[in-house]
Amino acid sequence: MTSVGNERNLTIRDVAQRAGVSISTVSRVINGKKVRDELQVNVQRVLNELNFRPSAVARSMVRGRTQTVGVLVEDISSSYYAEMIKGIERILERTGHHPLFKSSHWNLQLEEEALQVFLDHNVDAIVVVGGLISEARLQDLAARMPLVLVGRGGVSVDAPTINLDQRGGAYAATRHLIELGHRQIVHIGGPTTQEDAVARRLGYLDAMSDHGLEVRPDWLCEGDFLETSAFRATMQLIENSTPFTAVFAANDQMALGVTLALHRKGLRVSDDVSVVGFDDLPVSAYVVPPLTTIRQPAQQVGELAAHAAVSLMAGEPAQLAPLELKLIVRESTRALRR
Amino acid sequence: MTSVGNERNLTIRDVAQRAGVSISTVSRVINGKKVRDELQVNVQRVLNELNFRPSAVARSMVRGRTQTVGVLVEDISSSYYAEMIKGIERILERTGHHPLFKSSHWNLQLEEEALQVFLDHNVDAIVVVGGLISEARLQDLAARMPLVLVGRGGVSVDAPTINLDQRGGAYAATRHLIELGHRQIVHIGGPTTQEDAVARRLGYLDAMSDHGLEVRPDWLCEGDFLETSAFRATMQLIENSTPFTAVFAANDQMALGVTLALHRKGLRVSDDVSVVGFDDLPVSAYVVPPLTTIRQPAQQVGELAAHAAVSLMAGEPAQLAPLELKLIVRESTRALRR
DNA sequence: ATACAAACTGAAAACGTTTTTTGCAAGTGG
DNA sequence: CCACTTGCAAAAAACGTTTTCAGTTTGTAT
Repeated sequence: MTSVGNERNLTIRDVAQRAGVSISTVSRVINGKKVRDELQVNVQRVLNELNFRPSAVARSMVRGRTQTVGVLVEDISSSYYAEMIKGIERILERTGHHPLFKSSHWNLQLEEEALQVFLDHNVDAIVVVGGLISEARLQDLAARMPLVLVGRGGVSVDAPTINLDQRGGAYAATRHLIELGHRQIVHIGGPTTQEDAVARRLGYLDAMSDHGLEVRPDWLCEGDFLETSAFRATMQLIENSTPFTAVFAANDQMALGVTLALHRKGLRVSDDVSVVGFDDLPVSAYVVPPLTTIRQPAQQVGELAAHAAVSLMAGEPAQLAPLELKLIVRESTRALRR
Repeated sequence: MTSVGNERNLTIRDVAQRAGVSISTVSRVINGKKVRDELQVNVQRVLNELNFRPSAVARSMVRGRTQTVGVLVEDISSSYYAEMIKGIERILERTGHHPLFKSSHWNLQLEEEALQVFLDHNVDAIVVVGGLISEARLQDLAARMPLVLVGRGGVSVDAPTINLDQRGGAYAATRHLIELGHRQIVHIGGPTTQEDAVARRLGYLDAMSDHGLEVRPDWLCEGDFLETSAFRATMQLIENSTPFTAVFAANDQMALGVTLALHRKGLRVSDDVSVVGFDDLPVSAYVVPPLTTIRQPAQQVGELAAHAAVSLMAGEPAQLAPLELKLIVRESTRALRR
């Protein structure tokens, strides 16, 4: 039985000795460069026997590249980012790169530290998803190494940027409700510090005003993208007897909060109040009733970002296929009964 | 305005030159070792001016340690693992270690490759969560470096292992239903290749037999831990007119699938059929009706695993506080009306 | 056979640190 | 005043590779 893995920190030198050649030759065999056939097979045999694997660290040292890509997101464990990460994993796996994930938890300092870690570890490229890092800092970074930006709509940084039309998506969500006959539509938004959240609110306002609908101030609520905040906001709304027949929540998690609040107050989703979310989390198709929402192709975003990073690392320009948001109509919305 | 980050691949040598000292002295200052005060401040000044940060790669090379921990899970983007990862992140962040996450997607070969990557990159410790890797291989690994196992109930490997009593949890879930008066209880299990899935099924069977209840063969369904499989199974059950008043699903995702199927068939959860899940995902408290489930303290598991890894790296024995599963009663279960 | 190119191998340098060793100056005890 | 520590900084070795450079062998054409 051959034990798997390098026995105990073998080096290329051990291999060389055992094969009776120089370390250069071993290196060449490992890297598939031309070597006399006889030596080639001999060294290869020893390589297999010892189950030798060259140290990635030493390699990185001399090559100046590490085959790693730093990926900075707000929160690895949040469904939306998790989906994106899946896409990134899938692509990088193929190209032999290794993603290094860090969460910044909506905290600028943590974000900066994570970037520093990436730099210290000499990653070959960085993918920044959202976040609070300043434009100047990003520009600085982009000038020095491959950088891909995701969901940073406004910035004018010299780096490939992947953006989805959040405002348009929100517009479509709101219009859907309007077309169903709703006039009294509440919007529960995300934190105004987040770009996406404000874009979605703008989309909501656009749609309302385009259709000649007045927006009552108390229809504009601010949440934090988590269920509880939307739950509370909705409870308030009902307790204040604010009139509304539909809710557009800025993400699916908050839409769930809304749904639960309605349930608690004895109202039924879609029969009494229509609800639209945003994101299309994997779970959204399975809640009761299945949630009408705007699908963000999170995995594809991740794949696209990874592809862009790979291109950049290869010295090629990144080409970005445009990605679309799409309204997914399920059962949480229905025509207003009158 | 000082630009952030190393200008362009500065080395310790540049610092030394600019400060008029040897590189050894710079190294000592960086590492906080004793140096004449005058030099210390001088070097420190240059260090700040240049915004110098030593190369982690070079450091790893010579120190033989990388400050990284390999973490192998089935699927980063699956809620349960994502929660665990959050716990791991939190702890390792404090100790200055960096987690390197890999997903194996329930595939032995990918799993082996991920381990190989960890080894190649010379991680200081490895955390293996679940998975199919053979016991022998794990033992091999444990002998060579700090290894922490999570959710590998059966193995007798010389490494700290964190396990939750899956069988007991399933027993509690089932007993809860029985105590509510249910007699006809369906179990939708996970894939039998997974340890946790079989343990949960055993717990269900234990509880049934302990209470003198016969289990009809068609009450034992096998799913794949995803919503759809449970949805299909439940639809089948109803279409076959299999009698049941309650369902114990082996995880929350499948419980959602069950719920949706019931909804589709015009049955209402808790009024007509009680449903219990397993995991207590963040979302489970917010679905309608909120799901009764067995809480797995995923974040705590992650924290515990990380702590264990840190101890091991420090050469100390890991101490494992036992973690408990807990029945969380919400609104998806209620006493059988008769 | 001889000169020269081609093909390949081994020695050595390099990557950027930390750590060990060496060297020097100042301090201390007799 | 000498021998001997002590304290500290510089020089050098080491980490495990890849790559450059020089040297050796082999082959080929004259």
